[in-house]
Amino acid sequence: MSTLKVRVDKKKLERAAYILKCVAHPVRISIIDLLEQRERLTVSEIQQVLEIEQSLLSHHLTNMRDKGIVDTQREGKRVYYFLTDTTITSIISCINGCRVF
Amino acid sequence: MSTLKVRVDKKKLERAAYILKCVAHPVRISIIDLLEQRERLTVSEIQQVLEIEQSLLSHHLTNMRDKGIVDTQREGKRVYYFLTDTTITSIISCINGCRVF
DNA sequence: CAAATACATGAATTCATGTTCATGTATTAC
DNA sequence: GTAATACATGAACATGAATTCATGTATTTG
Repeated sequence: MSTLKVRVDKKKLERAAYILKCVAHPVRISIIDLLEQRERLTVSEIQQVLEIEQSLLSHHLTNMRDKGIVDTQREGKRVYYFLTDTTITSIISCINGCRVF
Repeated sequence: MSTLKVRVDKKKLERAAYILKCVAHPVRISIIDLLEQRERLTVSEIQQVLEIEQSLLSHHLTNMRDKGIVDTQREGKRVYYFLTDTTITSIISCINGCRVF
């Protein structure tokens, strides 16, 4: 019987949980899905698709930005959001692939 | 400009968020990782590896079971836990693959 | 410079989650 | 049957997350 142990180190586990917790919300999953389709989007563009309050959306985006999932670039009065690492969209494949979801 | 919309339906989004929220915890990610290595494990076996309180572990396991991530089979006084859908381990690949994590 | 547009922030509220501790139940061993 | 082992449960507490509302800031436009 070979020894059993967690193969992900503690720091990475905590980071992973931290990021996953952020992803684990319908609005934020939707944002990731939209940014997979469009490269970058303004707050208003996302708002039009999701049909939620501007302030609520802003909170969600700030949240994702704080965690490094998205980043921003301002252009005039608009702020564009984009995925910092597009491989995070593999989570959506995961969701579409696993029966449990 | 083609129309932009969320490609995951609302029900699935909510289900996905619900499951991800459960996965998004260091202890529970660890449990998934262990069950990827071993097929099935008793509570005590998991407890020895994770070094957390029996009761806390039991709460986490019950949580995961309620969400359909794991299931159990009793054998005498031991209860074996196993993954209901091993493809959920692809989330761990995801974690190991994405820079953001 | 005043108004409008686009977005951010912060406080307040509500609700959900994580953890501990004490106790309960099932099964086996003596 | 009593004790020990293996696990579950529930209440209590602490913490954190989601949402709303009111207000603030940056940029452009007239």
